[in-house]
Amino acid sequence: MDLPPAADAADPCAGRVRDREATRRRILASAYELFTSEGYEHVSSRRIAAHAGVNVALINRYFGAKRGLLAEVIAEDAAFPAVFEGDRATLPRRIAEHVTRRTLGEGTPLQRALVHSMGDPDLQSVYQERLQNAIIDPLAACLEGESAHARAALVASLLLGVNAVRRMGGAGPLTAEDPEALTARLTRVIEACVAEH
Amino acid sequence: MDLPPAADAADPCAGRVRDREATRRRILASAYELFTSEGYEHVSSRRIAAHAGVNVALINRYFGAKRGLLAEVIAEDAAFPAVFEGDRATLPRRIAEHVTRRTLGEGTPLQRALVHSMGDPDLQSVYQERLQNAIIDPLAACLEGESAHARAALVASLLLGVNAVRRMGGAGPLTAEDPEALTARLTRVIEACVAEH
DNA sequence: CGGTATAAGTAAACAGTGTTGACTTGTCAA
DNA sequence: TTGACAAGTCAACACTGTTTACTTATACCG
Repeated sequence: MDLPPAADAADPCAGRVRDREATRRRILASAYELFTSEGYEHVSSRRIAAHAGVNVALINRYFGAKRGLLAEVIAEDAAFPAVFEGDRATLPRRIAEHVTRRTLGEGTPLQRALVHSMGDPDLQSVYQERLQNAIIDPLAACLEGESAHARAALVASLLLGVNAVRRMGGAGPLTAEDPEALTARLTRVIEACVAEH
Repeated sequence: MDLPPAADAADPCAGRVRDREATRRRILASAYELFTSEGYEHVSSRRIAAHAGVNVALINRYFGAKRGLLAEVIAEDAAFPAVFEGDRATLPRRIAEHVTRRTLGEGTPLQRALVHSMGDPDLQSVYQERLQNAIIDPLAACLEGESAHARAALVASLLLGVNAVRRMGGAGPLTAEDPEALTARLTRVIEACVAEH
């Protein structure tokens, strides 16, 4: 667990050239790897720096603070899967399948990181923006009628909640059910979330 | 914000009698007040001790660790409101009203603390137990048919998610909607969660 | 080519955290 | 009155994120 640096991209040649962008990327890559595998608040700045083979102070130089590093890691991640694109009629079903896959499987590394450190007030703005851009806004764009954003936010809540419950270890009941039955139920729940009337 | 101790129950008489239980309660009361108003990880052990007019080391003596203190605070809190008791037919509506009240209002102090520090792996077991005992189990007891626990867990996810989204600042869209419309929609969503077929 | 401005990188310190072990001191029973 | 044992204290430990002043390498320009 605490093997020395082991830096992934640390070229053996001790004398590295000074390359701002390369260093930035190195830090970012290490942060991604560590945040997603162990969670934001259980990975220290110094560990990220060591893993990247870089001085601690550079994290703050390049990213302002540790929080900024997470923000960038999140921003780098691809947008929410393209479940929103496609036929409106089957949208709830597609989202439900996505959730089931996530609930039963591992989820993307980033989602793990998100739930790991959800609730940290420092990160509130980071997550808020991400939630809006990656889920609520694109989903609302798919919906017609009034209060599309409210309906989309409801779906986002469900996604987040299921993820959180799973992460908190309360997923036993959820995973116990037959996957297909769970998907079917989720589809109806999501339909209720986005229904127009 | 950082007035000195101000200890609520700190009797002026300097020489306090040594009373294990009283000291424990004092710590617990301070922890409750601070955790619920500022969140678990933003209140330090030393601050709790100072607020209680007590030595820091006593926290660990009496509660093992800071985490144990939170566990006790949570356990002390009354069970989830009695929304689960009553007519099965109106259960979804009652839950929905409860959520709306919470979403628009402040929520109980404890709920604030819960979301504040949700996701902290240290606290996983604490929250998991609480989730099971306070929401999933009692709700499942109200439901008939198969996989009652899975259906209850789904409702719990929704509750948690809505709370989390609100706490993350993404509640704008949710609160924008007419409260009554939101409650009605939530009722239908929860009905879909707990539906038997 | 040599010198220098500027940026990249470094080291050490700061104030804070949770936690621990050895210590003192009050209280109550013999 | 005197022990014993619990309650309470203190100072230290190993960490955390962050900042400051510093050194050093690079690239440009005369």
